[in-house]
Amino acid sequence: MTELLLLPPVRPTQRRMAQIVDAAAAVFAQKGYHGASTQDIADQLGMRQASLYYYFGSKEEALAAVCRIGVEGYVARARTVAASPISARQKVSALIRSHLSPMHDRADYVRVFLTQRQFLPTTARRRVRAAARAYEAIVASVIDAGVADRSFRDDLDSVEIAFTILGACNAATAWPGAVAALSVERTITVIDAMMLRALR
Amino acid sequence: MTELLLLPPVRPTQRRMAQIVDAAAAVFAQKGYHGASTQDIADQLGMRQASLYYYFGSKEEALAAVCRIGVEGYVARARTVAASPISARQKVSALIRSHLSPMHDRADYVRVFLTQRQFLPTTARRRVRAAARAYEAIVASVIDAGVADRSFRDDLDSVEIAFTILGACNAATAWPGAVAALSVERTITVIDAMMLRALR
DNA sequence: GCGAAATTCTATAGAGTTATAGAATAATCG
DNA sequence: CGATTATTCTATAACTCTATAGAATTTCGC
Repeated sequence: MTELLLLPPVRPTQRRMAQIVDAAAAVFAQKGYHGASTQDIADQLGMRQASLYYYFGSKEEALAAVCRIGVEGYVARARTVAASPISARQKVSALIRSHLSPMHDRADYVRVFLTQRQFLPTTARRRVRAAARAYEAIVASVIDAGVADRSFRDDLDSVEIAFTILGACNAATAWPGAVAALSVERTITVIDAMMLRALR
Repeated sequence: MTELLLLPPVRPTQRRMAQIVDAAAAVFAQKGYHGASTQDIADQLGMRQASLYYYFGSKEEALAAVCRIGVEGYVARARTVAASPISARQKVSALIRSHLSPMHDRADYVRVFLTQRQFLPTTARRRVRAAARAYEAIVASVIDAGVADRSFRDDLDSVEIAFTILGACNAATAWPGAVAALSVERTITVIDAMMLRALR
């Protein structure tokens, strides 16, 4: 237990804020942004609807907070993988794992990001789109490198390949029971096995 | 032009109904079911919001109509493919094509079905889920047959393979510019090439 | 324990939404 | 043409939703 004392202190406000965002993520994931009311989020927390506005200036801000957490780390992890001294094949495996791992502990956040980000206010949406493009470009560049060194087939466009791999991963986030601890690992295994062979 | 006279007559009412459903599909695809108002649909048609209720008893009915068109034919086509006297490999190709072809002329309907069917009223939702299960089972059975005759690898679960293939296809329906006539054919080519190799 | 700050509450304004009722207009058919 | 039917319109009831204002309560440092 003592090692917990070494962690940076989490202030009560932050903890409560995290609970609020967590409830928003769960409700948005379940009902969609427009299908969910602030009342629904409050119900989940056992608090009054208006009290949420102590934490957020608007419902859109809550969506932005959920999406931020849902997407955070993806580009950075992809960059790290792309820059690491491993084979193209291993990079694709690492990218698939890095893409699906957050489903372990942030399934609702990821799902909301994937399906509701279109409802973000304009500037946030633009930022998110830019990040998505950068992310896709990193994956495509890994494919390109694999094509260049003859690890991968060269008869398909690398961007389309990247889209197909990421699409398969994203679709898997909606599989029934995809959250269950073992399922995520299993999903990674299946997609990895299929995509590596598809690239040959 | 004379051959048009041989087509079954489309009554004006049916034609207008089709326009209404078309507008609903476009608006639901763009804004999501809950994000779209009946006013949005009416605007698209240049008519008054209340006039829509001459065609539908409720907004949910309009969603049901869109989803019905979005999903219609899938199970039947899959059954036909599965029963046809071709190799398992060719069946997978045919299934991918049959799955993505409707994007040519019914992109909005398909997208609404894929992303908004969760908002259908209970009974319609149940029916749809049953159809989806049947559809997945058909695809999985084709995979199984291919495994049995050694066309396909046997180290992965056929249901998970089916999910991955269908997931990649469904994700492709959201690709930017996926509607453009040539893009659908191109998408089919890419996914077909990758999945057939993934199954080896 | 006490005062200040943090948090939640009650109450409600104001806007938007679905759906209904019945009138008005347009199309169709003998 | 005139009557019947089909279609759209105006007007509005009833409801839900977001967000604000300010009071009440809880928490916390001292």
